[in-house]
Amino acid sequence: MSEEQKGGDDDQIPTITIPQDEYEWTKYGQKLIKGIGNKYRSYFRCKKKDCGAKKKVEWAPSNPSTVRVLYEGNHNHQCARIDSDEVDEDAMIQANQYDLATQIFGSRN
DNA sequence: CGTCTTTGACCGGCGC
DNA sequence: GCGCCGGTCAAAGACG
Repeated sequence: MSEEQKGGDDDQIPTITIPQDEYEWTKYGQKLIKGIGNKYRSYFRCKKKDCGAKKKVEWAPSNPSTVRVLYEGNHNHQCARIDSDEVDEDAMIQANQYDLATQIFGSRN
């Protein structure tokens, strides 16, 4: 029931909804990995130049709602807080662990 | 105009 | 030795 997921004739994978975090990411690749049950894996990299942090997102073609986010490396700068306030930095600052996100996020459409 | 995103192709490493 | 997979880069197109 999403604007993209129009129950029509295409069963392709539209722009999957990815849970945003406090950092900025740039998608630099997407591949279908069958080594893990035929899943889609997206590769994100920190926008910052001195930031060697990387992010990998994988989801099942049939379960675009179940997105597995893998954070790799650590940021060299402070969080790029995309929102305004909120967000417990104490618990979010740790960008070095894999997180299992299961929420829909209407990103850019 | 600038910026960002997407896709394809290429390469390296590893396994058998 | 060869094949396969994963991972990254580049370019083009589209949009604000």
